[in-house]
Amino acid sequence: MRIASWNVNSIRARLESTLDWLTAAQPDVVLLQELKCTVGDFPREAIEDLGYNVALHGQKSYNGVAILSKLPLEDVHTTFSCGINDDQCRFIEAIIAGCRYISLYVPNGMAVDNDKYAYKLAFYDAFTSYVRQLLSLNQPLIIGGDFNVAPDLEDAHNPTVFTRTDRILCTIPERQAFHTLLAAGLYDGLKLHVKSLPDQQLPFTWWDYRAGSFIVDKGYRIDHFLLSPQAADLMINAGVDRTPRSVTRPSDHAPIWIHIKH
DNA sequence: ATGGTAGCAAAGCTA
Repeated sequence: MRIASWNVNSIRARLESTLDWLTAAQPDVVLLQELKCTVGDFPREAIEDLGYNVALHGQKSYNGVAILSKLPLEDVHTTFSCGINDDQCRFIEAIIAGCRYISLYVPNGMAVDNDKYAYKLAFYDAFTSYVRQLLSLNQPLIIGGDFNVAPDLEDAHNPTVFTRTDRILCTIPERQAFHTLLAAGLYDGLKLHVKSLPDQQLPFTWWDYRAGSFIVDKGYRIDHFLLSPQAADLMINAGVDRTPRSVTRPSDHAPIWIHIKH
Protein backbone atom coordinates (compact mmCIF):
# COMPACT_ATOMS: atom_id res chain seq x y z
CA MET A 1 0.00 0.00 0.00
CA ARG A 2 1.18 3.53 -0.83
CA ILE A 3 0.41 6.09 1.87
CA ALA A 4 0.97 9.83 1.35
CA SER A 5 0.53 12.99 3.41
CA TRP A 6 0.48 16.50 1.96
CA ASN A 7 -0.22 20.01 3.20
CA VAL A 8 -1.77 21.40 0.00
CA ASN A 9 -2.22 25.02 1.22
CA SER A 10 -5.77 25.32 -0.21
CA ILE A 11 -7.29 22.36 -2.05
CA ARG A 12 -9.16 24.67 -4.41
CA ALA A 13 -6.04 26.63 -5.41
CA ARG A 14 -4.22 23.30 -5.79
CA LEU A 15 -6.93 21.17 -7.42
CA GLU A 16 -5.26 20.68 -10.81
CA SER A 17 -1.83 19.87 -9.35
CA THR A 18 -3.47 17.60 -6.77
CA LEU A 19 -5.30 15.63 -9.47
CA ASP A 20 -2.07 15.43 -11.53
CA TRP A 21 -0.14 14.20 -8.51
CA LEU A 22 -2.79 11.62 -7.52
CA THR A 23 -2.82 10.27 -11.08
CA ALA A 24 0.97 10.03 -11.25
CA ALA A 25 1.75 8.79 -7.73
CA GLN A 26 -1.30 6.51 -7.33
CA PRO A 27 -1.38 6.58 -3.51
CA ASP A 28 -3.90 4.20 -1.88
CA VAL A 29 -4.37 6.43 1.17
CA VAL A 30 -3.85 10.23 1.24
CA LEU A 31 -3.78 12.43 4.34
CA LEU A 32 -4.35 16.08 3.43
CA GLN A 33 -3.91 19.25 5.49
CA GLU A 34 -4.76 22.95 5.05
CA LEU A 35 -7.77 22.46 2.80
CA LYS A 36 -8.81 26.08 3.55
CA CYS A 37 -12.44 25.39 2.64
CA THR A 38 -15.74 24.21 4.06
CA VAL A 39 -17.03 20.69 3.47
CA GLY A 40 -19.46 22.12 0.91
CA ASP A 41 -16.70 23.86 -1.07
CA PHE A 42 -14.43 20.78 -1.18
CA PRO A 43 -14.00 19.48 -4.78
CA ARG A 44 -15.35 16.09 -3.83
CA GLU A 45 -16.51 14.88 -7.24
CA ALA A 46 -13.20 15.52 -9.03
CA ILE A 47 -11.40 13.42 -6.43
CA GLU A 48 -14.04 10.70 -6.26
CA ASP A 49 -13.77 10.41 -10.05
CA LEU A 50 -10.18 9.22 -9.54
CA GLY A 51 -11.47 6.34 -7.42
CA TYR A 52 -11.14 7.75 -3.91
CA ASN A 53 -13.51 7.63 -0.96
CA VAL A 54 -13.39 10.93 0.93
CA ALA A 55 -13.68 11.83 4.62
CA LEU A 56 -13.09 15.45 5.53
CA HIS A 57 -13.27 18.03 8.28
CA GLY A 58 -13.34 21.56 6.89
CA GLN A 59 -13.97 25.18 7.83
CA LYS A 60 -13.96 28.54 6.07
CA SER A 61 -10.56 30.05 5.12
CA TYR A 62 -8.24 28.18 7.48
CA ASN A 63 -7.11 24.69 8.48
CA GLY A 64 -9.12 21.69 7.25
CA VAL A 65 -8.00 18.05 6.95
CA ALA A 66 -9.07 15.05 4.89
CA ILE A 67 -8.44 11.37 4.30
CA LEU A 68 -8.73 9.96 0.77
CA SER A 69 -8.79 6.20 0.33
CA LYS A 70 -9.26 3.76 -2.52
CA LEU A 71 -10.49 1.24 0.08
CA PRO A 72 -13.53 1.95 2.27
CA LEU A 73 -13.17 4.29 5.27
CA GLU A 74 -14.67 3.14 8.55
CA ASP A 75 -15.14 4.60 12.02
CA VAL A 76 -14.39 8.24 11.04
CA HIS A 77 -13.79 10.75 13.88
CA THR A 78 -13.03 14.46 13.56
CA THR A 79 -12.11 15.45 17.11
CA PHE A 80 -9.91 14.55 20.02
CA SER A 81 -10.12 16.41 23.32
CA CYS A 82 -7.78 19.41 23.31
CA GLY A 83 -9.89 21.74 25.41
CA ILE A 84 -9.15 25.00 23.57
CA ASN A 85 -9.84 26.10 20.00
CA ASP A 86 -11.66 22.83 19.39
CA ASP A 87 -13.55 24.54 16.56
CA GLN A 88 -10.37 24.49 14.45
CA CYS A 89 -10.36 21.60 11.97
CA ARG A 90 -6.96 20.03 12.51
CA PHE A 91 -7.70 16.32 13.06
CA ILE A 92 -9.44 13.48 11.27
CA GLU A 93 -9.15 9.76 11.89
CA ALA A 94 -10.42 6.66 10.10
CA ILE A 95 -9.84 2.92 9.92
CA ILE A 96 -8.80 1.56 6.51
CA ALA A 97 -8.14 -2.15 5.96
CA GLY A 98 -7.61 -2.70 9.68
CA CYS A 99 -5.13 0.16 10.12
CA ARG A 100 -5.96 3.40 11.93
CA TYR A 101 -4.98 6.61 10.09
CA ILE A 102 -4.86 10.18 11.39
CA SER A 103 -4.40 13.31 9.27
CA LEU A 104 -3.04 16.02 11.59
CA TYR A 105 -2.41 19.74 11.17
CA VAL A 106 -0.60 21.03 14.26
CA PRO A 107 -0.92 24.79 14.94
CA ASN A 108 1.99 26.82 13.54
CA GLY A 109 2.33 28.95 16.66
CA MET A 110 3.12 32.18 14.79
CA ALA A 111 5.64 33.57 17.34
CA VAL A 112 6.92 32.64 20.79
CA ASP A 113 5.13 35.56 22.45
CA ASN A 114 1.84 34.84 20.63
CA ASP A 115 -1.21 33.11 22.16
CA LYS A 116 -1.04 30.68 19.23
CA TYR A 117 2.31 29.41 20.52
CA ALA A 118 0.71 28.41 23.85
CA TYR A 119 -2.10 26.77 21.88
CA LYS A 120 0.48 24.81 19.88
CA LEU A 121 2.10 23.43 23.05
CA ALA A 122 -1.32 22.63 24.57
CA PHE A 123 -2.30 20.90 21.34
CA TYR A 124 0.82 18.70 21.56
CA ASP A 125 0.02 17.86 25.20
CA ALA A 126 -3.55 16.86 24.44
CA PHE A 127 -2.67 14.93 21.30
CA THR A 128 0.05 13.03 23.16
CA SER A 129 -2.51 11.97 25.77
CA TYR A 130 -4.82 10.79 23.01
CA VAL A 131 -2.00 8.86 21.29
CA ARG A 132 -1.16 7.08 24.56
CA GLN A 133 -4.74 5.75 24.59
CA LEU A 134 -4.48 4.58 20.99
CA LEU A 135 -1.10 2.91 21.53
CA SER A 136 -2.54 0.84 24.39
CA LEU A 137 -4.63 -0.92 21.72
CA ASN A 138 -1.41 -2.42 20.25
CA GLN A 139 -2.67 -1.97 16.68
CA PRO A 140 -1.26 -0.46 13.49
CA LEU A 141 -1.52 3.34 13.72
CA ILE A 142 -0.26 5.75 11.06
CA ILE A 143 -0.26 9.47 11.84
CA GLY A 144 0.68 11.73 8.94
CA GLY A 145 0.67 15.48 8.81
CA ASP A 146 2.18 18.90 9.22
CA PHE A 147 3.63 18.89 12.75
CA ASN A 148 5.17 22.36 12.38
CA VAL A 149 8.31 21.22 14.22
CA ALA A 150 11.80 20.53 12.88
CA PRO A 151 12.79 17.90 15.46
CA ASP A 152 16.59 17.92 15.21
CA LEU A 153 19.59 19.83 13.86
CA GLU A 154 19.55 17.97 10.53
CA ASP A 155 15.92 19.00 9.95
CA ALA A 156 16.75 22.60 9.06
CA HIS A 157 18.98 23.97 6.29
CA ASN A 158 20.76 26.19 8.78
CA PRO A 159 21.34 24.52 12.17
CA THR A 160 22.07 27.87 13.81
CA VAL A 161 18.30 28.44 13.92
CA PHE A 162 18.29 26.04 16.85
CA THR A 163 20.50 28.37 18.88
CA ARG A 164 17.82 31.07 18.69
CA THR A 165 14.97 31.13 21.16
CA ASP A 166 12.58 33.01 18.86
CA ARG A 167 12.64 30.88 15.70
CA ILE A 168 9.26 29.21 15.32
CA LEU A 169 9.36 25.51 14.27
CA CYS A 170 12.74 25.15 16.01
CA THR A 171 12.41 26.36 19.62
CA ILE A 172 13.28 23.99 22.44
CA PRO A 173 9.73 23.76 23.92
CA GLU A 174 8.30 22.87 20.49
CA ARG A 175 10.96 20.24 19.90
CA GLN A 176 10.47 18.86 23.40
CA ALA A 177 6.73 18.60 22.75
CA PHE A 178 7.41 16.66 19.55
CA HIS A 179 9.90 14.34 21.23
CA THR A 180 7.50 13.74 24.13
CA LEU A 181 4.91 12.67 21.57
CA LEU A 182 7.45 10.27 20.00
CA ALA A 183 8.40 8.97 23.44
CA ALA A 184 4.81 7.84 23.94
CA GLY A 185 5.85 4.99 21.64
CA LEU A 186 5.85 6.21 18.04
CA TYR A 187 8.49 5.88 15.34
CA ASP A 188 9.49 8.69 12.95
CA GLY A 189 8.85 6.76 9.70
CA LEU A 190 11.01 8.84 7.37
CA LYS A 191 13.92 8.94 9.80
CA LEU A 192 13.65 5.22 10.53
CA HIS A 193 13.93 4.45 6.83
CA VAL A 194 16.62 6.97 5.88
CA LYS A 195 18.86 6.06 8.81
CA SER A 196 18.76 2.42 7.72
CA LEU A 197 20.56 3.41 4.50
CA PRO A 198 24.24 4.43 4.14
CA ASP A 199 25.07 8.12 3.67
CA GLN A 200 21.50 9.31 3.18
CA GLN A 201 20.41 12.78 4.25
CA LEU A 202 16.97 13.42 5.67
CA PRO A 203 15.01 15.38 3.04
CA PHE A 204 13.20 18.64 3.77
CA THR A 205 9.41 18.85 3.36
CA TRP A 206 8.68 22.60 3.52
CA TRP A 207 10.25 25.64 1.89
CA ASP A 208 9.06 29.18 2.56
CA TYR A 209 7.55 30.89 -0.49
CA ARG A 210 9.73 33.89 0.22
CA ALA A 211 13.28 34.54 -0.98
CA GLY A 212 13.23 31.63 -3.44
CA SER A 213 13.86 29.14 -0.64
CA PHE A 214 13.06 26.05 -2.72
CA ILE A 215 15.50 26.96 -5.52
CA VAL A 216 18.36 27.18 -3.03
CA ASP A 217 16.94 24.27 -0.95
CA LYS A 218 16.63 26.29 2.24
CA GLY A 219 14.00 24.02 3.73
CA TYR A 220 12.83 22.36 6.91
CA ARG A 221 11.56 18.86 7.73
CA ILE A 222 8.28 19.58 9.50
CA ASP A 223 5.92 17.04 7.88
CA HIS A 224 6.14 13.58 9.38
CA PHE A 225 4.76 10.06 9.46
CA LEU A 226 4.60 8.77 13.03
CA LEU A 227 4.00 5.04 13.34
CA SER A 228 2.99 2.68 16.12
CA PRO A 229 5.34 -0.33 16.49
CA GLN A 230 2.79 -2.49 14.66
CA ALA A 231 2.76 -0.03 11.74
CA ALA A 232 6.54 0.45 11.74
CA ASP A 233 6.87 -3.33 11.27
CA LEU A 234 4.86 -2.99 8.05
CA MET A 235 6.90 -0.12 6.53
CA ILE A 236 9.11 -1.03 3.59
CA ASN A 237 10.00 2.36 2.07
CA ALA A 238 9.65 6.10 2.70
CA GLY A 239 10.47 9.41 1.06
CA VAL A 240 9.55 12.93 -0.02
CA ASP A 241 8.08 13.68 -3.47
CA ARG A 242 9.57 17.02 -4.55
CA THR A 243 7.81 17.03 -7.94
CA PRO A 244 4.63 18.88 -6.82
CA ARG A 245 6.82 21.52 -5.11
CA SER A 246 8.51 22.24 -8.46
CA VAL A 247 5.43 23.13 -10.53
CA THR A 248 3.90 26.55 -11.19
CA ARG A 249 1.91 27.87 -8.19
CA PRO A 250 2.94 25.05 -5.85
CA SER A 251 2.02 24.41 -2.24
CA ASP A 252 4.89 25.41 0.04
CA HIS A 253 4.98 21.77 1.27
CA ALA A 254 5.98 18.62 -0.62
CA PRO A 255 4.07 15.33 -0.20
CA ILE A 256 5.70 12.73 2.03
CA TRP A 257 5.05 9.02 1.50
CA ILE A 258 5.59 5.55 2.92
CA HIS A 259 4.97 2.10 1.51
CA ILE A 260 3.63 -0.60 3.81
CA LYS A 261 3.03 -4.32 3.42
CA HIS A 262 -0.71 -4.87 3.09
C1' DA B 1 17.65 42.68 11.91
C1' DT B 2 14.61 43.01 8.25
C1' DG B 3 11.83 41.47 4.59
C1' DG B 4 10.98 38.44 1.42
C1' DT B 5 5.52 35.33 -0.96
C1' DA B 6 1.02 33.10 -0.98
C1' DG B 7 -4.19 32.18 0.01
C1' DC B 8 -8.53 33.77 1.66
C1' DA B 9 -11.48 37.27 0.94
C1' DA B 10 -12.11 41.66 0.54
C1' DA B 11 -8.64 44.57 5.03
C1' DG B 12 -6.01 42.00 7.66
C1' DC B 13 -4.98 37.38 9.30
C1' DT B 14 -2.36 33.30 8.92
C1' DA B 15 1.47 30.86 7.48
